[in-house]
Amino acid sequence: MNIVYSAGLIGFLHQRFLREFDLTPQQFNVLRILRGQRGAKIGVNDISQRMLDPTSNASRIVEKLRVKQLITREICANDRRQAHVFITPSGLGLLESIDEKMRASNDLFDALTGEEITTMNNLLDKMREGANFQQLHTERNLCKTE
Amino acid sequence: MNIVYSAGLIGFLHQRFLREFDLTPQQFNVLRILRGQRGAKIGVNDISQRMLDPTSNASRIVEKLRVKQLITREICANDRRQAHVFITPSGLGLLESIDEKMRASNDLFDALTGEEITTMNNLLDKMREGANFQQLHTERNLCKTE
DNA sequence: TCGAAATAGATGTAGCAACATCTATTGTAA
DNA sequence: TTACAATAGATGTTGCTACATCTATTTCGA
Repeated sequence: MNIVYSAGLIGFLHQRFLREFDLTPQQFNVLRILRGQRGAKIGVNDISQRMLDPTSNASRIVEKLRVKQLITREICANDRRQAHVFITPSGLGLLESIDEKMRASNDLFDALTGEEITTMNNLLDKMREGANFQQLHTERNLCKTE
Repeated sequence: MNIVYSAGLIGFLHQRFLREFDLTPQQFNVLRILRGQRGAKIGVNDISQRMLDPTSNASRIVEKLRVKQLITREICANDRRQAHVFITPSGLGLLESIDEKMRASNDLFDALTGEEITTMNNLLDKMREGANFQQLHTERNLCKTE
């Protein structure tokens, strides 16, 4: 249970942290996925499958970000079902300022030494890799943003 | 970011796991807080302050659990503002079957050795203790359920 | 005693997440 | 070609969360 509560705490702090930037964690996630594309085209479904919950609605998140002009969305000419999504300079700028604020204030990790953080990262990686993700309907690319 | 995404994954799996029991993570949290009381009386506000987001609405969660007959709720005779909340045998039974299912299937931790789990727990404790919780409006009892 | 402050909890509201379903377009085989 | 399946994404719906505000009761000081 310890890890579940810690996870809840981290998620809560993350959400509060992002509020200042008017982003939900999911919107932030999508923005980071798009930045990770480095200009390569990606469709809404591809985004969806890289998110935590692949059954969630990426298209509404994309629309929210588009209204904020953080991304653009272009109907693909070859296949008019598809829509390619790209991050805008404005979106990249927002991510950059978020990164900056994060570096300035990782409250949570001040308590840990660099070595401990490395250890934690390794354990988390091992845990995720070993986890049974059948229930997620996706085997790869989970949470990968770049 | 690794820990943020891991936290998201854990929260997601936790929520999916609890769905089978028709509980949200917050409802589960409240139930566990009540079990931890071992019969001692506790008010709605006390419950609220032990939850992750103390500004959240414990009273609605309590009401949901009451309708499911997992808890009872009595207006305090001495101070009619207060309502004391207790877990019912039915609620205890539900928690017990959840515990059982959890023991049977900790998918996430199968990948880690016992020693690694201990290490992770220690690191998480250290992290939480050192974290800056001013923003949480509460200093103690965070996430403590028993 | 009486009225303001404090306290306990309930409720109003907005937005988001999760799930299912729907439409539009494309692929494919008879 | 023409149905039918498959795919990409949009939308309907429900419930929960987060935040603010509201009511009821009690406390406390003038």
